[in-house]
Amino acid sequence: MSKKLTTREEDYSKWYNELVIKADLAENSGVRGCMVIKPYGFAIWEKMQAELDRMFKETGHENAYFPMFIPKSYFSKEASHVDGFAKECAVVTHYRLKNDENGKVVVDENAKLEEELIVRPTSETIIWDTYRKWIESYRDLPILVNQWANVVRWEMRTRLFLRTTEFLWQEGHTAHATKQEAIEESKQMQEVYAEFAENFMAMPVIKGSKSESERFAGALETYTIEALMQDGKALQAGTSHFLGQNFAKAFDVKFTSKEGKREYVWATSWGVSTRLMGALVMTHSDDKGLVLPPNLAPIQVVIVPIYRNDEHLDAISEKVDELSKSLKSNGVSVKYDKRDTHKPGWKFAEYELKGVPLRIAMGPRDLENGTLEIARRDTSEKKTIAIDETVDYVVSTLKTIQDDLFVKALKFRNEHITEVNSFDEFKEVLETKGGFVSAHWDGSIETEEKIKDLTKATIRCVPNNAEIEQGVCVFTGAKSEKRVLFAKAY
RNA sequence: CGGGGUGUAGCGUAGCCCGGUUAUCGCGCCUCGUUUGGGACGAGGAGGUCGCAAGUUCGAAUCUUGCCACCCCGACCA
Repeated sequence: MSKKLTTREEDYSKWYNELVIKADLAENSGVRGCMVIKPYGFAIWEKMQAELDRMFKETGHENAYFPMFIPKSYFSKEASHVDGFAKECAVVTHYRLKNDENGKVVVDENAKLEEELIVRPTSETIIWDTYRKWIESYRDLPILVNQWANVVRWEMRTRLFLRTTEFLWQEGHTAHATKQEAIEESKQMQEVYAEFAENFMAMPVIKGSKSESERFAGALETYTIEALMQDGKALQAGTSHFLGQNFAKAFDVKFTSKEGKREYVWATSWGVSTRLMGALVMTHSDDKGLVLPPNLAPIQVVIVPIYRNDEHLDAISEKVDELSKSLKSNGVSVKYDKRDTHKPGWKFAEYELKGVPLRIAMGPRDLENGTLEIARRDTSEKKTIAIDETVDYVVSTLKTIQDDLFVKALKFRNEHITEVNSFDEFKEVLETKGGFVSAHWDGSIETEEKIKDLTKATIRCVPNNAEIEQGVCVFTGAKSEKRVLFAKAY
């Protein structure tokens, strides 16, 4: 039983509050849409980082770090890129403050920068300016670099997790000698993201390509993974761009080929952000709070003692310490919560809110019987098992939960992909059922735009696995060979 | 930047139309006691520039004006 989510932030607060709070910077500054990630929330991000980082390295990438400040002039070099980001940039104009005659802190007008600095909304420009200096020969290629960083985009409207003014992400920027190699790299990273989403987040995604109007500013092709939230809205969960030679030309990055010719480098960029945490929450959580997949849960098993006096507690703790040790040696993260400031019932509710996959309770009754009670967060199923079976049970059940969460989300997702063949049907499905609508489209930006105006639905992607099928555009009746996926999106 | 709305304790709120004791209630917090297998109960207690400023008035959370901030809907976007 999962709660029907809406678009209103307050409806998410029950889940989000465990992970994140809105930064209260607004008092005088007008800064909005920043978030403080709490330790428990950040622990999830760290787990995501660790897995992604491992996958990046397995595919041959290395990490590096580039400056947060980008000189304004860099932005004028790639026209479509600046069009895409110019309206949402934070600009640094001064480098010093001073006290005025009233003792108030003000900007020192004498400390004005010659050239303004842009707080990176993404790092293509500064990275390509650097790559120019790194690349001379085909022997210097490919460059396969990733950066973990924060970026700032001054969006007109923000939404916690999904679109905050500042957010954490990783951005990969690669340089290649051939077009083919760059395309393969961007497709490969789409696969990496999809694998991560499905295997670790237990979140099914559709792999596809963006339509021209949804493409990244400066890209020739944008590969995306699209997920579906429980409220029937789609969420772009990760993107990988084939940038062609646009940035190489803009930043004059050339190499000498084997044949001795000077050629422009081929580029890709790809990224996922803290938005994934929002996706994780909105995919699995229910009325009782978060539901975290075991592979990303900071605490996989919580143990709650039930006791009337110190003797009980000592006896329980002795058993628990032993159990924790063997769980940990099997790679399970365990928390033993023996605080006496909260009652067991309170703790049960607390860890359900936090989405801990398994909860063990051990009380006097169990001490006598050599048992314990174990409860699954995702199904609420409770069982009494023998203490010496526990490690096996936990290890196998964590796997089961991980799989079950994926299967459940996949079922929901698949039930919310609806094929339609008329525009009436199209509107009807969007309004009543939500989810993805699979429909023929004539391939024109105008049609896409009109459909968006009429229904608020956008083309999420042209699925990679879309079959060739003769049909007519659901809106204009013009010929079409492929169905594309439309949805209302975040 | 357009259209709507809101601002009272850490959080959520009543009171405002129709000005009048010490600003209401719940959660949370502190103390003591009884409790502890699903968010305990009782008693006591702390906590407030009623968004800010000016005005009207004997008297303003309440009326007037100005300002500020935030939220929702739209345009923009990962």
